[in-house]
Order: sequence, then structure tokens, then C-alpha cells
Amino acid sequence: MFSVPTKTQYGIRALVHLARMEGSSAASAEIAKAEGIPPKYLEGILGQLKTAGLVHSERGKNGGYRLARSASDLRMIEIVEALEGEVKPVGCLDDSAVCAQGDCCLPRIFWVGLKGAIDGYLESKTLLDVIES
Amino acid sequence: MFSVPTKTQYGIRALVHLARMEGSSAASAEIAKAEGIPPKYLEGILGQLKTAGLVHSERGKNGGYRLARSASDLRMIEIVEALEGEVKPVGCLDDSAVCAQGDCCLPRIFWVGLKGAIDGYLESKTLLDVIES
DNA sequence: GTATATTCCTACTAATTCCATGGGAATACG
DNA sequence: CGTATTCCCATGGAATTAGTAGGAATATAC
Ligand code: FES
Ligand code: FES
Repeated sequence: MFSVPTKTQYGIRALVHLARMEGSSAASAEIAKAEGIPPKYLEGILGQLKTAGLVHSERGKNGGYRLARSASDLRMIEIVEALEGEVKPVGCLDDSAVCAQGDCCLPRIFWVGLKGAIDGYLESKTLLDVIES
Repeated sequence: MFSVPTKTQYGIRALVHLARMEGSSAASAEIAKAEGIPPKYLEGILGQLKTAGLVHSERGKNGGYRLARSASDLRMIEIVEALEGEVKPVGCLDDSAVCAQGDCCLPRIFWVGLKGAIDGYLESKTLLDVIES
């Protein structure tokens, strides 16, 4: 239950790798080899992280990726949301017209609480916390 | 991200329904109709809940299902685990020989923490809490 | 300016998991 | 016996996830 897609696991491992480079950049293929991630797959993952503004990239020879901010300023929830979208246990979180209960569905309140518990944890941790734990 | 399978949503709705019956039993088809759940699918779900010991059943005419315990003594984590298995964000939670980091993988500590946050919430809530929220 | 290393883009395939449905056997009641 | 119900097993379709493939664009080095 609640298994995390490989995409997110790979993404975090890649960012951990970058965070340890102390500002210098690393090529996608280099990270892939070091971390045991399928190279072509990682390219796409880093692309998503770039779109979200979490990493910067330079192309051409000697190009590569580096963190857009310091690891201490990068919350884990940003990474998760960049790769998989918002935490949303059930589709009806916003949409109250779905369920038999109609207006005030009891289970929904429970799910909202679960989202809060997960979001709270992910917001409380930074990439630096992960590296130094 | 972290979407909950319909099976679990249906299972919880069914248990909420049973909890409101004040001890008397309800047939699977009856619950399915009232809650808008595919009838044949619900049969299987209730079967799992029975195997886990959360509900009792009687078959034959006038048979049906009822809660095995009072709603206040039924933790939500028991329901989730009965239907989907243990909360396990990544496959390598136990198994330390998976990742490139080898022995002490940093991301793993992060995932263990996430499991703790989710489990903590699910353990803190009972079926009665859901009904009375 | 040519060779090379790299990101970037789009499309495709393969594998896995999720979501049910179907048919009927076993059981209980009256 | 007839009916209502749980129970068991197998199957199929849909959706999501995981990974591949090929090559265009761009920067550097010589
Ligand atoms: S609105 Fe989501 S379960 Fe009722
Ligand atoms: S052991 Fe799970 S990511 Fe390293």
C-alpha cells in the first residue's frame, strides 16, 4: 500500500547525488551509472525536475545538471509534486458531488486528514535532512 | 500521488454502513445498492474483511455481514492493511541489499519516516472517529 | 568547421496493477 | 423444495507505470 513509483525514487536519488556535488554539475548519464538508474529514463525525470525549476541545466559538451537552490531550501514535497503531482488520496477531495452521502461525506474528512499527515511530513523534510539523516 | 484504490474506499464505506446498523446484519447486495458499489466486487471485498477477522458473516437466507467488534475498537489501519497489505512506500524498507548505497541508504531513512507518518495517522483514527467526524 | 558530448523532444512498446464481471458451488431457512 | 445468501475461482478489459528508441538542438574543443 502507498508504494512510491520508481520515478520518484530515482528522482530523489538523483537529487541526492547532485546535492553532494557541491555546486558543480553532473551529466545525466553519469548520475545514471553511479546510481544504477536506466539512463534514458533518468533523462525524462531530470527534464521534469527542470520544468519544475528544481534544477538548472546546460547542454553541449561539459553540460549537465545542478541544483537550482541549496539542499537546505529544497523541500521534499516539492520534489514529489514535481514528479507525481499533488498528494490526493481520493478523487473526491474537492468535488463534493461524487458520493452517495452527497454533501457532507464522512469518509472524505478522513481522507483530508490523511493528506494532511502526508503533506505535513513531506513539508517538514528538506533534501539536506535526507542527506544528513 | 498516493491515491487510494477503490477497493479500500469501497471497503471503508461498507464498514461505515455496517457500523450504523447497530449490531444487526446487512447483506452484501443491500450494502452495494445503498452505497453505489458494484455488487460482485463488494462480495470479494467483504470476503477479505472477513478473512482478516474484521467482520463476521452468516450465509443462507437472512444471512449477511456485521462488524466483528465495536466501531470504537476498529482502527483504520486494520482496514487498510486487511485490504491492501502493509503500508510500504518502497520495496527496500527491510531489504538493505538493494540500492547502490548498500548498507546504510539515506533515502531509505526518509521513506521509513513517511511510513511512520502514515501509519501514525491510520492508527490514531478508529471507525467511530470517521463516523462522528 | 568538424567531431563529440550533452540536453531536449516525441513517440512507442512492454509490463504490471487495478477494476471489475461471470458462473456456479455450498449453506441456511421456512 | 425453493429461495436468498455467502463463498470460491477464473477471466477479461482498462489504466497506469516503467522503460526504449531515435534523433534534433546546442555547446565545447581542437
Ligand atoms: S465524497 Fe469521497 S467517499 Fe464520499
Ligand atoms: S535501499 Fe532503497 S533507495 Fe537505497
